[in-house]
Amino acid sequence: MHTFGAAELLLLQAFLKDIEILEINRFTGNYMAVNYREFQKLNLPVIEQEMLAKWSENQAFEKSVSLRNDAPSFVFYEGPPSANGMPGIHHVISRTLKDLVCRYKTMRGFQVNRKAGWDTHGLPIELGVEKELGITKEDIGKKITVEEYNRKCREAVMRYKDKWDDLTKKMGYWVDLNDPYITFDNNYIETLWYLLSKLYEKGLLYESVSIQPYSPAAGTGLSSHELNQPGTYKMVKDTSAVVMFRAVKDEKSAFLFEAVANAGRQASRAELETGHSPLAIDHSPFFLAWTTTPWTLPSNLGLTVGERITYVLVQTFNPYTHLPINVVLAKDLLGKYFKPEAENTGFGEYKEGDKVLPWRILTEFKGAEIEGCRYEQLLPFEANSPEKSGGDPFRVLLGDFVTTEDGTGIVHTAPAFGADDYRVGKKYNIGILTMVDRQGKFVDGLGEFSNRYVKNYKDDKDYVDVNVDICVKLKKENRAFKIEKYEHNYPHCWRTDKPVLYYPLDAWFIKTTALKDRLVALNKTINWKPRSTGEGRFGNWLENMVDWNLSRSRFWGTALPIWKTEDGSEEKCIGSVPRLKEEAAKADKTLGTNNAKIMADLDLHKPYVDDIILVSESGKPMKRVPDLIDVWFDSGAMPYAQWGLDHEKLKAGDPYPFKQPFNKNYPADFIAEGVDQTRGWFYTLHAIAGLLFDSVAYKTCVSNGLVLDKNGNKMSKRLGNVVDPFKTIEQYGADATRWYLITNASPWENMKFDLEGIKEVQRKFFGTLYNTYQFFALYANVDGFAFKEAYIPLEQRPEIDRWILSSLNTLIKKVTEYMDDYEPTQAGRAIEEFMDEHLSNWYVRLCRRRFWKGEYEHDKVCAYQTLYECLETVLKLMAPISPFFSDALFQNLNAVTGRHNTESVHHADYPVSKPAAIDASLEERMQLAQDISSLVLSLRKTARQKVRQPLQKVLIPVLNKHMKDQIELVEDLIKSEVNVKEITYLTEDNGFIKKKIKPNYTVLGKKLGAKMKPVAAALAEFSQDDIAKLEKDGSISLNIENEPLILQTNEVEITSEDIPGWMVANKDALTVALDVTVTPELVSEGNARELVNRIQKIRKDSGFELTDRILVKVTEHQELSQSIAQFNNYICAEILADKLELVPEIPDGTEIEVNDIPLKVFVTKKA
RNA sequence: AGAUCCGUAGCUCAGCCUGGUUAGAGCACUACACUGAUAAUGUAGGGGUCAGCAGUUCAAAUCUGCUCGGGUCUACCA
Repeated sequence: MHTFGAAELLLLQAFLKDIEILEINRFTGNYMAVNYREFQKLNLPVIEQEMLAKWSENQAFEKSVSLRNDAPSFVFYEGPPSANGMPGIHHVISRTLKDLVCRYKTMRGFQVNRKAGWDTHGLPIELGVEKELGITKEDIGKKITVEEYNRKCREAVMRYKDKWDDLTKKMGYWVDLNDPYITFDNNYIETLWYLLSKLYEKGLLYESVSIQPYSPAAGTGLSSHELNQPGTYKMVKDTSAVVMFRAVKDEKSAFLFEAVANAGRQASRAELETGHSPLAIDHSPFFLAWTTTPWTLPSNLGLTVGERITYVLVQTFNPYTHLPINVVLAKDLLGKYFKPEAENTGFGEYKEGDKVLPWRILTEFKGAEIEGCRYEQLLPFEANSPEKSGGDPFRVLLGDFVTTEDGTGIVHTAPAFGADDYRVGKKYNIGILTMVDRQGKFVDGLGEFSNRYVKNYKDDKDYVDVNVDICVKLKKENRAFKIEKYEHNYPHCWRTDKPVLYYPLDAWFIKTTALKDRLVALNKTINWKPRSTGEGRFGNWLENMVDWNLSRSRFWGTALPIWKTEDGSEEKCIGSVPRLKEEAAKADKTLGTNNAKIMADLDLHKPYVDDIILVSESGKPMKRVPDLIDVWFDSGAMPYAQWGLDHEKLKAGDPYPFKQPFNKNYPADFIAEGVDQTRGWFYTLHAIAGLLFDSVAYKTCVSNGLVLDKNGNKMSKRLGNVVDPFKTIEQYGADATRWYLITNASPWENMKFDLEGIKEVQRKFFGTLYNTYQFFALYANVDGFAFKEAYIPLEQRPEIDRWILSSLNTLIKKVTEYMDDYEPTQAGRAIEEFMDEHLSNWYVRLCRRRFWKGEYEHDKVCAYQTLYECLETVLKLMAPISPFFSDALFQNLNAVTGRHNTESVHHADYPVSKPAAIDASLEERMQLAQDISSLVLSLRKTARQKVRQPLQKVLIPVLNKHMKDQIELVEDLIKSEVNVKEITYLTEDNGFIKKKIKPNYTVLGKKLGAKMKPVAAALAEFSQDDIAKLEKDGSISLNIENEPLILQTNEVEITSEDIPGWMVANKDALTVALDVTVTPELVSEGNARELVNRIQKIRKDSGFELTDRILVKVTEHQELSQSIAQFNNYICAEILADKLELVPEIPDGTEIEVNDIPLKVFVTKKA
């Protein structure tokens, strides 16, 4: 079947509409139309379909780039989405933002390359495949080979690519989908390897341990994503223990021992006699620490306290051994262990079996004061001797994670089994002890606990909880203060249902902290929108940066290119495919491996890369470390990897060995994504660029907020409040959707998405634009206006034309500034305001007659040229935000006039504001005219005088000459707009006006300060004479609180308030009074106008053409005959009548009413 | 737990940086008008303890602090 091209369509439409096509546009090669296309009704989706067809036929996007081949480039990076999920409406906002900036910069004369990209690795893809196949991670390598599994992943990755492409197209997002970068591509991965090898060479890539959730039953680490599965956190009852760590006496702890000794000296006789003295048996202070995992106690190496937390040393008894003891804990937590009424009592009487423990505070101090105190190891065995820890353990440390919500305010710290513990332990170098193996049981050399499982991982019926046994031992040894069952929420492995351990696992890190200061400094050069994201969220993140843990134990992702010998003594980091080939061949030669087979059809994924064996310098075989890397490295490396590695440059030692056009495309001028990417893509881009190239990756970063539903809830499938972007665009059009998303709120604010809002935009903005265009097209087609006449200089145009063009140029200036500042919301709102307030509701409304009255001569041409220029300019201004409708109308205009040498508005240059066209004074007086008109209309309303009834005069008090001059210049406009015969100006000297005075607070406030109030009161008392005197002399003297004070005129504001005896209205300093007296003369004229209106209606109802001449007969009526006779010429001119006759009787005329007078009219078209 | 953004009319948002005396606009609602742009437009009306509390100041929606509510991010989640 034949499909029509755009030009053909245009031709066809023209035929259908009986429009003749005359010539071919000398620029575009398209047929030029004689008439502007008129629409039947506004249907944005249909127009968008047409535009899409046209764009694709003319390769409009490609041309928008290639036309700027010699232009400077504006660099944009596309953040890669993952195509394994459906796109949502929130994607539309960030993509609109990206698109409009790129389109804008293109129109501003830059070349903007836009390479699309796909994020293809990562856990969501693995999980999707597992769900689809009904398998779990455990089955990989058993029920399914890694090879098959990864093939499935590769297939699944692009599952919704078609949908994404479709949305991209339909929403009008111009990005190059034909040549995207794909993160699973070998060339892409190779570049990642290169970057990793560079980090390795710089010593910024290292292996260490990290504490991760680990499932001993499944023998695997868990991601926090897995930990966030529903049902993993369960309430369980565990044996918790508050245990006692015995302080060692040294300089730091001396004050504690001293406090105990002091108490001993003051002990009562009873205490001494019962052996309950604080000095009895063991007088050492003990640190109390709480744990819900007693199995971690053999691995304890530190005690962490809060620097600013207040601690107390308390004398009391051990509830199990009943021995007198002295313990340290947080003051806030005393209530958990001691009863208030037992304080300072009963020490002498305490005996075994007493429920209530006597207690007294011996001293009080801050956590900071016990930093560095040493204590004895709680459970010393052969396996956990201090030397084995590799550090200097058993000290009191400071940590900011300590709270006084639970426990004792002193945290038992086992670096192996907690992320916080590990971090603080590392800071103080207390070493690490891992007394539990990967099966979840204690190691050898722990006495009676050796080889016992710390939880029941083997479903042993006879399992005895080792935690309980540890507690029993501690009780016996006077080292337990409180043992109880404690119910808490604890994570479980979602596969085995067994409790998770936090366990130290080997991992590879990027040493981002090494260059933290540089990264912080570079960040300060980035233009963040909004500023707070960069300074606050991102800045803080950089300040508190930790090293980047790259390792992931997964299957589908970028492999870490590091090979190690079995003993770990030698390793190699491979930075390119040629290097890998070289090394692989070497191994084949020396070790007799069969790498060649794998290399022949190389895939840099598992399992293939894992099968490659390399050879070390000393001739030992090396295997790849099994880790994959964090997918965020994939996307953060896109500035380089999107182009790939250039082997020639690499050989030549180029510091940027990437394929062209890398050099022209680094760093980015602009990126934009959701604010959730702050710690994601924004960070990884920044980190890689900073670490490897000492550069920013992007100069401007716009972060957009979330799209919520109309009630402010997050959109989720579960709630069923997800907005389908396809349906939205289909129903309301991409333009209206885009315009709504951009103008409703600043992009970085969360937006409540409401379809009603799109409807409003459609009606209000696009409807007005459409009406204005239709209005223009209607008359321009009648008059044959095609901008053939020379451009009429501004000074030869009427005031109102100069005004709208001045406003237009002011608008261009504003919009350009906003767009340059990445404030599209402000730009869009400014365009809306111009379109509505200025162009449609003032210029067009006031100028309507100019388009349909009179001959085609100077004034009419002025009107056409002016309106045309306004329309054309607005279309260009709005084109980046709503690309379809603007282009459609632009092309319709250009098809007739051929003013632009471009096929599309998107190939045109953005308008440039002409300062010479801007006349601030003119804009000011037109604002006055609008305000005055509005006030008069308001008065008419109150006086019940309709606008068609002419009135005699308006009074306007003028405060100064400037104001009078300004209003006089727009007097005619006001008079015709409000249908009033004359304007009279009242000046101060005719004493007609009542004036009002009030302080100019801004000026006076600074001068007077506290005296403001009495002065304001004094001014309120001013008489008209006082005000007059002040105005005449320029100053006046007051007596305020018995002190003289001189006021200048510039320190007060004087406005006219009232005109006694007149009907007045105010707005700011403007006051207007209306004479509402209706004389017989005025009534007569009003009648004539009313009659015109009725006959116009008849013309319209009869379906006459605009230009048809008519003949009119009207029945005689005594009250009206006078009017009709007097205004006969006027009436005929208005209604295009050749003749208006008064006749006694019309048998079959139309019945009408003119100001309540019934009449019959007979209208016929002149043959 | 920390960080950050937001809270103004029934709804969507201005105003806040740079404090100034009646806190605005659009939508919606009601009434009236206008009508050769008409699925448009004008005028009028009701509608607000500017989230709350405290402080600074002659003066606070605006500056400061705290609290409450909502969102997001981070704690190896893509």
